[in-house]
Amino acid sequence: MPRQASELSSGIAKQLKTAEKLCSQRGRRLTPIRRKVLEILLRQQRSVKAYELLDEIREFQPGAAPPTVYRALDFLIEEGLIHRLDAVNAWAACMDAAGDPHDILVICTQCGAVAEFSDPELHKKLARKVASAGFVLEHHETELRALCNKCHQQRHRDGTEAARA
Amino acid sequence: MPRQASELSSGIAKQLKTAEKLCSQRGRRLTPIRRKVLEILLRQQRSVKAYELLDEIREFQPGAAPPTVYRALDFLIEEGLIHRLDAVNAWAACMDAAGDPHDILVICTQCGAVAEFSDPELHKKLARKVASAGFVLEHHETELRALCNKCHQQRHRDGTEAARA
DNA sequence: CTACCAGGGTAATGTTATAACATACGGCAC
DNA sequence: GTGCCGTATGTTATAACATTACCCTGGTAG
Repeated sequence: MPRQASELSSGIAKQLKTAEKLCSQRGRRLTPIRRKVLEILLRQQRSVKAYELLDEIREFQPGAAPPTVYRALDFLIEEGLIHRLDAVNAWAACMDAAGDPHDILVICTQCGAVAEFSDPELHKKLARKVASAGFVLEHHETELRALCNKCHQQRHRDGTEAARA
Repeated sequence: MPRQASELSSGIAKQLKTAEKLCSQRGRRLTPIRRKVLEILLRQQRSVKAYELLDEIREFQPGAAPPTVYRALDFLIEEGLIHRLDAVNAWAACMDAAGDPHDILVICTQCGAVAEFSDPELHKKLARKVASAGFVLEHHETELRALCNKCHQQRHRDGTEAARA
């Protein structure tokens, strides 16, 4: 276990405990594979691609194949423990699985960082907009593609460098 | 040419003409392949998958391969003539390429129907939300996954039928 | 003329996701 | 304990979506 991460690790331990409690309350099993996938996502604190996850769980479970990962991800989605990010074809832990459901997710398309929000007011505005077009919003988080400040500054630097060159 | 579609077809003819004008103004060429891909998307009036497009243009250009389609799509995106819908991995014509840029797209995840909006007010609200998380919104349409009324009603029917069974 | 370059053909490969079938394992009725 | 059942996982193959790399052609600027 990384030594500098005591605070972080205990946070993850707590989140895993919460996840286990939520599952058992619902009569569902957080098996070792499912738990491991959730743990990786909690540790990364960003969105991760399915095949990256596959590489990581193979260190723990050498026989793992694509369905191993996808089945675990499907389970975790059903339990509301992770988000599936359609906008970037990736997956991220829900950092607050026991709290209110999130309705807006902001994703850095560069580094995968994710911010989660509950904003019923804004969500309602979006739903009305959708309704005005004769549609019904899916029960699904609204995903916003963005750049985190770090990646944004980096891109700006690269841009000015490119312009100078 | 379908006989019932005279009004529609003339609309498409007009849109193609506009597209050609926009391209030539910018010194870019709307080649036959690019034009055909745009025409298919204009006709469908919904989001279409890349390999569906590939099947369709093969009737017109039997040698077409995946890069044929993707190159045409990239060109049309650069010219603002179509939208790339990350939320469903598909592509749709912009029905108003000469007008204001759209900032919100609503997509039926069932049938692919698309509605396009310009709503600077709502867009600004989203941008502020994103900024409050320390992110910068990408210059990119915000995509909202939804069901059109038709698909929504159909799903509801299916649901009640399943419940009866 | 020739050197360039945009557009496109072709093959191979990378990436994401699922189908289909086989096996393991725990709980429970008997 | 034995047999059965349901859940979870293993295994193989493939579908579906997207990109890379390389080359060829025809038009045109110098």
